Amino acid sequence: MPELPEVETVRRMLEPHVREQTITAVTLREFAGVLETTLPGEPRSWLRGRTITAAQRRGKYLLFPLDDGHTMVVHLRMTGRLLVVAQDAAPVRFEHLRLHLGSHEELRFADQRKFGRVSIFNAEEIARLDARLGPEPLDPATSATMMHARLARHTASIKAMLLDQTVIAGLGNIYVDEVLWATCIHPLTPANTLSVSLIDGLLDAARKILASALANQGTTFSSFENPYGETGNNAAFLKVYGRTKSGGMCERCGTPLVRTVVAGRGTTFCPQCQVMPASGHPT
DNA sequence: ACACTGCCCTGCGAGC
DNA sequence: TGCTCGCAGGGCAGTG
Repeated sequence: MPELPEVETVRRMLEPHVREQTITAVTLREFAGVLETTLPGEPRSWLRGRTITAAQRRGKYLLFPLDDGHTMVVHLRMTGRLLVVAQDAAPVRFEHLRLHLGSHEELRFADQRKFGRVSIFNAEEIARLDARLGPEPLDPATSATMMHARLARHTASIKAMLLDQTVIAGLGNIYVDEVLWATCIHPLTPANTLSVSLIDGLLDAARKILASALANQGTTFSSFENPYGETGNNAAFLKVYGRTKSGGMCERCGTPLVRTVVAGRGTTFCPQCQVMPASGHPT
């Protein structure tokens, strides 16, 4: 499941291959519906002949601004992959889209589960997306005070709120569980009962966990691959996610980890050290 | 406005 | 051994 560290890993590796490259041809393969736009006409026509000017990231979205003011937006969802390969390399499995570049390399989008999308947005749609998404956890301007204010009107669980991309952008199921374990916060804690200092600790833990995962080039749990088809190295460092199957124990207290469902997602936590804050009242 | 559920999709592992 | 079934989850539509 590509989350912020995985998407940023893809962006960094892709950037030197796509920046200032002209898309000379566009080929749709297994699932043509992968490429979509609200712009009129054939979606491919908005890419053909355009030059990619940069590779950016916002939350879990990859943004490739084009020289005509539009932006190619890629979301990998669960199993999407963006690959850089030599021209005319053998097709990869579940390959849906090929962009032929002036460099004679190809940018390919593959996705086993067809959840991922490649969209062409105009400037207004990009502005709307940016406005809808919450702040970036790694942006120094994102503060505990700001997050406290955002969470103040939400009675839903802190886990649901951290997964909500309009609250904070870039966290997914793996890193939310890791952050909550690191800060000893129970995933079902109502978001509006967390004090500023607890949220400060939460933000701090999120930054450390995301930065460390990024240094390890992301977590490969099932299918994540970088643009060169390599897996990430961060899975070995996870403290809770995916660790119940092997009878995982909490590294802090030795208690067996518990698996439940919170916010409709598989959730792993330590029942001993992840507790609701004692204060228990909205602040 | 907010909270919550179900849907999309398919490889894989559990269970019989 | 071979089959079926249910799980995995990001984002969004629909409901209350």
